[in-house]
Amino acid sequence: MPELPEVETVRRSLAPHLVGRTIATATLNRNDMVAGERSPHALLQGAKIQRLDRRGKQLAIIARDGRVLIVQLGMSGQMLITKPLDPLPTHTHAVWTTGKPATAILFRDPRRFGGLTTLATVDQLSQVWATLGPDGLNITGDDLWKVIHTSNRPIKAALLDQSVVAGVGNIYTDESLFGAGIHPKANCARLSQARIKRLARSVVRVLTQAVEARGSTLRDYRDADGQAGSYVAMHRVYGRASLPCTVCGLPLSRTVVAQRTTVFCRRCQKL
DNA sequence: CTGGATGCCTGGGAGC
DNA sequence: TGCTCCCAGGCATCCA
Repeated sequence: MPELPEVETVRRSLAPHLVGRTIATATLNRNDMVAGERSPHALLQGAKIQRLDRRGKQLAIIARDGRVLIVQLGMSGQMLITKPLDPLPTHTHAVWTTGKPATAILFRDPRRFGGLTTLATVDQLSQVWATLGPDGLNITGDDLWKVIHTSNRPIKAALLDQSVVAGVGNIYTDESLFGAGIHPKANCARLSQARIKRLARSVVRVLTQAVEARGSTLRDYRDADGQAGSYVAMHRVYGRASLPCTVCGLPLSRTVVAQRTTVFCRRCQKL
């Protein structure tokens, strides 16, 4: 579900409900959704929230005293604002409440590919995020070239690797490669530095526009206020197999790269 | 070390 | 209506 634009939209929609507020209660319905300490305290009970940060697809809720909760939405995860007495939707794994105005924040994730990680210090967050590549909104051609120009993987596999670029998933990989005119199976090491620079610019452009559109809602994705994103209407390849290419009119091709469904234009994205 | 394949989960849609 | 099969936005882990 959520790639960088969706997680950024969740961050922005969640922040007004949390920043500056104190968590009154933190309750966990499933232990196996949490890595690290699982006490209410570790889950931010009693904490005053200072800010919400994001790196790639990871969202961090950071308390004044340094406690951190990392939220990963996986494929079907949601952070939802409700009222404390509203019935809980199915697959709600954790609930936080704040007072004035009384608010409940839910973490639900039907497929359970997502999860929460508790950390005691912001320093630990830096260590976790040091394993990720540069955030997709800031990736530069030099960054990208440095880490992939010796790799023998198909370029799509490299873009999906969170240690190369943080935040790009299956939708935005295909959209970025189309924007740069690069075939998803192109071998990294055979791409010129100029084409890799062009690809980095395409990644930034696609992600920026998708954030402006509040992300792509294929089916489940909603921001914290339950609002859908509208970027699907701007997809040029993802979900458009066999429909005409928006540039040349040729029916778009479907293939599999890195075990993921891949859509591209075989005329605009030559090997 | 690298890169490829597998498995974890639920739910929706297609086809019969 | 109901069954089976296939597919889905991610990622850790295992293997060659």
